[in-house]
Amino acid sequence: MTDTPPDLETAFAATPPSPQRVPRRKPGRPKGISSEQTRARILDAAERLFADEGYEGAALRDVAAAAQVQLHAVGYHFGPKEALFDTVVARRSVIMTELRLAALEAAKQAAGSGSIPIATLVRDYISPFVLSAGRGDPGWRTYAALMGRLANSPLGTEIIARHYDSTARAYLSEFRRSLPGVPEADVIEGFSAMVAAMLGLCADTGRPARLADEPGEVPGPAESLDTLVRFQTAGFLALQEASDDR
Amino acid sequence: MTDTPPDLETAFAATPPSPQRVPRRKPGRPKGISSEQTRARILDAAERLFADEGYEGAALRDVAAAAQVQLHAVGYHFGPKEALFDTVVARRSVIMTELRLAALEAAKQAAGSGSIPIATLVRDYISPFVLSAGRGDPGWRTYAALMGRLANSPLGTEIIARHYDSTARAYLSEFRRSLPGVPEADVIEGFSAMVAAMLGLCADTGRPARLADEPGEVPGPAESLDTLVRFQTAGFLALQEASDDR
DNA sequence: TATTTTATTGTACAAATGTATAAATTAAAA
DNA sequence: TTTTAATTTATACATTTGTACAATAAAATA
Repeated sequence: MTDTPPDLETAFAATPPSPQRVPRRKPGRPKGISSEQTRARILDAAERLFADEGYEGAALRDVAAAAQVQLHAVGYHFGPKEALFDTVVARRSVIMTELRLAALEAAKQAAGSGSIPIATLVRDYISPFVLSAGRGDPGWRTYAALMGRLANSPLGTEIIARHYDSTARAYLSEFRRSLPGVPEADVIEGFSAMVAAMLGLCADTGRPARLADEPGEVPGPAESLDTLVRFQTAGFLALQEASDDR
Repeated sequence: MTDTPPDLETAFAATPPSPQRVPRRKPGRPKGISSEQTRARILDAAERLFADEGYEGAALRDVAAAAQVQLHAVGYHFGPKEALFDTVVARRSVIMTELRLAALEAAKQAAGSGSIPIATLVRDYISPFVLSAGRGDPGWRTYAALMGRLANSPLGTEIIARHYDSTARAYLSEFRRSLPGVPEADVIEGFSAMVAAMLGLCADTGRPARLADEPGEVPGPAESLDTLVRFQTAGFLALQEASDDR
């Protein structure tokens, strides 16, 4: 037993996190560079390393090196590691939240006194994330991978709660209005399934390609959006039908 | 910006991983205890800590302490940390695989020359995992949390591939037979969504309860199985309908 | 019974890590 | 212009961590 398969070693032999040399500079406040640029570079590097190595696995030294910054600059700008992590998540969560709430507001307007179609709710919640991760921007791709990684971890759940639960509740409230008679627990279960599928799609682990007979045919997240919306919408509607039959 | 919410601290102040005292014993091979018991205790403890703290976050010392074993016993029985991790995953994956393949074989027999109903495929793949995690056994509950955590991480994806992709391919093949005309990429996307929802449900992060108006009403994984099957089945069928309309 | 193997305990260590301190230099404010 | 605040370099340190080595005693084998 415990026979170690041949590719175990490669699985664990992760990226040697690029010990890039920090260019030698004079100490003291630099001439041109604004601190915002430095902060952004650090956040970008932290985002990447947290996504690749996890919270515990990412070393602040590697973050600093990847950001072309001295170690202490990280602590100076963001405080302890925990705060850096929280800031990384927060930076893009505010954008995501804004997009989602704006879409929800528009859908409410369009629906007037009626309820919003399920397909609209699904699409409005999912598409900001999927399109951000699916279009070229490597920052958003990394962020999506990080969020997927956070999804089922204890620490990640706390952070997600802090930054995303408010919006989730706003959507859930409309889902319930659009699914009259369906028990709250079922709506939440559907919502959770939808979020899990969204994160899994955008985490971009390469598993779909590995499972496919023709890996070249597997599209990226953005191209899969319509399929995802269709799938999840049908799931919600099936809950409605099941409750009608009772 | 970066205002630190009041509950950030509690989020990161994880469990001080129980530095239980290892009882003083004589060195040398112990009298009654079989090495299998020791191995099982170590695996149980590792399972718990990997699930709670992640691969990087779990320290072998804490594993040893939780297993009531000296540090070196861990390395002696399982080799380096990577191998321990792999063994933890492997131990229950063989059971899960057996259950799933047996169910698939039975479904094939029942279907004869026809194709297996989607609802059957969904249920047969999902239920061994959900029921194992949902029934009381704390070992399986922990394992489910660990697998959820692995799902979207680079390392986790490699390990899952090694232990679960073969079974996944067997099911995917039947899904495709039961969904004629649906592009392979769509079937895989649906399968991925189903797995993500299954893992999210069983990871048991407490998010559903936190999102609910009446947290007491949110059932456990086992009670949610039927809802999950209904939701995912409808999703697959919607892919079929969409391809028929074209 | 004599010898080898197995399964422990106990100690040690080099590498890595988060955090803190000191010094230097520029920008901004008074 | 003088003073204060901001941002960086450079170094240090106590912990933690994975792994290795040495010793011991029970079990298995010859």
